[in-house]
Amino acid sequence: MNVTIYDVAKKAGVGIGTVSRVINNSPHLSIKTKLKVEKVIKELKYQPHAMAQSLARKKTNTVACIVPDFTGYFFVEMLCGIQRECSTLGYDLILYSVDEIEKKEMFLKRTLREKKVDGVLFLSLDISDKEADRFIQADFPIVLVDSFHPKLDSIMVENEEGAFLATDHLLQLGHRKVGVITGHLDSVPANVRLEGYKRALNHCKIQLNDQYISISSMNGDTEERSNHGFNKKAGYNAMMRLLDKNSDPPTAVFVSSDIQALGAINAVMDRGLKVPEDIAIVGFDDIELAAWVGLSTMRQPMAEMGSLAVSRLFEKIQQHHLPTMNKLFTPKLIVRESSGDRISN
Amino acid sequence: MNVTIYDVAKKAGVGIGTVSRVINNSPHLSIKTKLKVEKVIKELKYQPHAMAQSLARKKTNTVACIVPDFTGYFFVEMLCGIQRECSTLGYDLILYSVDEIEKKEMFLKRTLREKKVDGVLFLSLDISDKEADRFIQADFPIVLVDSFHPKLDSIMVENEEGAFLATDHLLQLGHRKVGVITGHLDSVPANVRLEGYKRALNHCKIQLNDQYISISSMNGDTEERSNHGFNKKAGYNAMMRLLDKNSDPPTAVFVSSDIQALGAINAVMDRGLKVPEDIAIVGFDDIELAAWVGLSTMRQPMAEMGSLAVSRLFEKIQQHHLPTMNKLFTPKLIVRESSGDRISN
DNA sequence: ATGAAAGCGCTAACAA
DNA sequence: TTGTTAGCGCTTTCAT
Repeated sequence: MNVTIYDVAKKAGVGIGTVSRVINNSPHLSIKTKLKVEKVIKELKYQPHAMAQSLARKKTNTVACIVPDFTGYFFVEMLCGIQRECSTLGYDLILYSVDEIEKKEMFLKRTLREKKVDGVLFLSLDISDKEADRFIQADFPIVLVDSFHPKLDSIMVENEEGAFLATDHLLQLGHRKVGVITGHLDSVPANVRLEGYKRALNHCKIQLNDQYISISSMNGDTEERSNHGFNKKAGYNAMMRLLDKNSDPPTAVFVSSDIQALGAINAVMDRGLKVPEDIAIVGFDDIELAAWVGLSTMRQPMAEMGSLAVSRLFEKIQQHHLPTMNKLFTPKLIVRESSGDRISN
Repeated sequence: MNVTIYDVAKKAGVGIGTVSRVINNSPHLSIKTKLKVEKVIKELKYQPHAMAQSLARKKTNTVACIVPDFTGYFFVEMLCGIQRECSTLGYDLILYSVDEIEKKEMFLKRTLREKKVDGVLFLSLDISDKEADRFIQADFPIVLVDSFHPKLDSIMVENEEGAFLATDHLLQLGHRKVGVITGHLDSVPANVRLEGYKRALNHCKIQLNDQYISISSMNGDTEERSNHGFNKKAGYNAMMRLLDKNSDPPTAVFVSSDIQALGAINAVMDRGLKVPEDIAIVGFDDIELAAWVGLSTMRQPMAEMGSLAVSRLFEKIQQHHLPTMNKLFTPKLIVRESSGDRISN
């Protein structure tokens, strides 16, 4: 079969322990044998068997990243940061995509017990107390990104403040009829961004109008329900509802994710209206597409969040029992065409 | 520590062999013991240790996917198909991103010998004869996507024909001064697409003009050189050269990837010109962004190619020594605004 | 049908 | 400094 540590040991005339020490850069080695063994390793093109190493070391050098439906550009950009950091830290990255919510728990359970990875990154997925406790009890490294649990490490943006700033931007432009589109309220960010919207209106002493609040439907098809309603189709339909069910529709809408905003823009155009003249729009995330379509939005440093998540996970793998950390990034308003620079009516 | 097969065996009052048989659905088992063991497994929340299984079975249930710089939307869409198919086949997906070309060989070598995965997907990366031979000799499953090697399985689109059709589309619109932008010529697709362009001109009896051929510079910075010049910056600069170095610049350009086309469009705009009025553009790939910016392009069924690659890899893992397969998809012309529906000058 | 035992290829503790 | 050996947790003969 394949060349093993025994082959190397035999050919080099040493014990397998010595070969192992060479592989692992053990300090206590005579330079002479070290060189000798290294030579044989080269000759035989020996490479340690990863699985055998993992089993013996109880360490896999691999981390898992669980994402909901990784079609989303939001995740792609985050994955860039994650991938890069994994690479520099010498970790392999296993990607799990959870299309059906039911699978989420299954993934978590497997990850936890199967011992295939040293740690888990959990993107934009809510974790129940029960699940969180399992990780804590097992002392298994996990860090949440764009999600939160009091007992676990997490990295996110200030969603409430971001939503506030986005809405406020619209208000500052003179809009008084400002609507909001957000994802399913069982998603923390969707919820919190809605709160930010409300606070902004409040701050300007504008009466809240329920008709101007459009939440992604949970009754749509699989596509529309995917990703807590943070998808194009949900955005489209949410905007349609805003437009059709109001005799006096909003002149501006804060959409709580860029991807929904793209759908919303399509809806506006399909109704023969214009962005920003008829409806001004501000999104959230600043995915790459946003720049292309001129979407004003709140920028999240996605790649940075991703790489921070990995390095934090790395720390936790190295030394367990760190105090739980909750890192918050502040989103930044990026003004483009979609919000308009003045109010038109 | 964790609950092992021994714990289950002891509690169930059977041998570990029996537990193993239960786990693996062995046929020769009395229904009675099977039930008994399964009950204990549930009680103890036992889950087989993935690494130990891999080691014993000589099978990891994991495949690797090596991509060049996975920032690209092209890869993202392909990865969607790959991820989905892996999921249905029960495989885990390890993602390697090769930012520096030198790393490519290292990855291949490691993958091959480390035995961490059962097979490899190789996206848009050329493989040398030497490397290919290694895989063949080791009888290690590999399939290339958007790349080709005579001795290995591969999945790609008809690049030459696609480029021909794209260029021909421009020609049909009446353009006579048609340029081309392509990636580094050491990349097979870049090369072949250039050939398609030439054939189209030939077919219309149009004299080839070297000034109208703009190949991504290999002297740029890291970003511009990344991904064989199939990136935005390279496209931008290539278009700039076309515009600035010709006293009589082309009125239409076939850009051999959408991502370059986006850069090219930016360049056109930065020169105060318009697409398609001044310069008509057709891209290649049909990444999601293309629809948003109204880019005419040749559609590659990326997700489909990805999922086919995985299922083929799966076949090869199951039964080795299959005859090498080379699947070709035909790209399809998608007409949007960027090509213009008539010539303006 | 089932238990015992020999690996799978490596690491790490223990001797020497 | 180095060799030996006992695991790591499982699969898979080989008996029974």
